[in-house]
Amino acid sequence: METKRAVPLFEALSSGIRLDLFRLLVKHAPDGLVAGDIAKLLGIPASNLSFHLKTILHAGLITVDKEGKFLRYRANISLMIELISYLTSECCTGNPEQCGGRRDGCGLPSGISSGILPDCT
Amino acid sequence: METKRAVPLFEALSSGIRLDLFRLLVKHAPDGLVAGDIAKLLGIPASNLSFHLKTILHAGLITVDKEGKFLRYRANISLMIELISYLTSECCTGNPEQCGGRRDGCGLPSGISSGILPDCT
DNA sequence: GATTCATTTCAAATCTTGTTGTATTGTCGA
DNA sequence: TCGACAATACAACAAGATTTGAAATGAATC
Repeated sequence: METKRAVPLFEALSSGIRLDLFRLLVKHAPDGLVAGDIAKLLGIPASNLSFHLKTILHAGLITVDKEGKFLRYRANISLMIELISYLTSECCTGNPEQCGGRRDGCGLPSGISSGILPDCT
Repeated sequence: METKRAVPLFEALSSGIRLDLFRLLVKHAPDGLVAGDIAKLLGIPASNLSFHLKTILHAGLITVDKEGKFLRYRANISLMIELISYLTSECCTGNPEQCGGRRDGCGLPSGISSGILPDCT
């Protein structure tokens, strides 16, 4: 992933409401949730939710499918995994010895065995 | 890591300049860089850099040390690793089967062997 | 086709962020 | 102490984000 691509993802996650929203959709994967249910669960007005849904959707972190008069939203977990990979490589590339002094894959997460990241072994 | 703690980190990373800044400091770990050098490398005015340094410093993603009349900044790699762990667990907790259909640690990153995440094996 | 319901769109108000130039603070060397 | 330099602080402005309620859109039910 390119840095230019990562910035809008961080923007999308840089609001408490949107982070809760994404986590909620991860929790409800793979079925997802319709907008009305999300609004109820987050306790915010529908129009405000719509604003945040549009923001995070535009970033690509969620997907939407029409179901009659409902709109069903789902977390784009693959993209999140790409983002995590980006962060991981940006943390270690060129500086394996600086990965927290760990030799077990930048210590990410605990229990990771050696050989996880090419630059970190 | 708590969600409340993660939000300011995403805020800190949600600007192209600050993401470049953090990556620059990772690249120059563990020596870090002084403010003037960062400003030159990023090609932005000192006062603007100071604004972004304050933002990302307040989030905790970098540290600062006084060296005479210089201020030396370093990336807080441990915190980044915590953030990555948070993202990883938030992506998978309770829904191992949704981790991109992978059984090799949410496919993060390529080469990860099984047993990485408790919820993903 | 009229009504109901889910959702978005819109406009307005407010708040926050980002940028720039200038001024200030603090440190070093002569 | 003085001048030069590193860096931040401040003020002002521009630009963008967030929130809300009301109105509009579109689909299901009767």
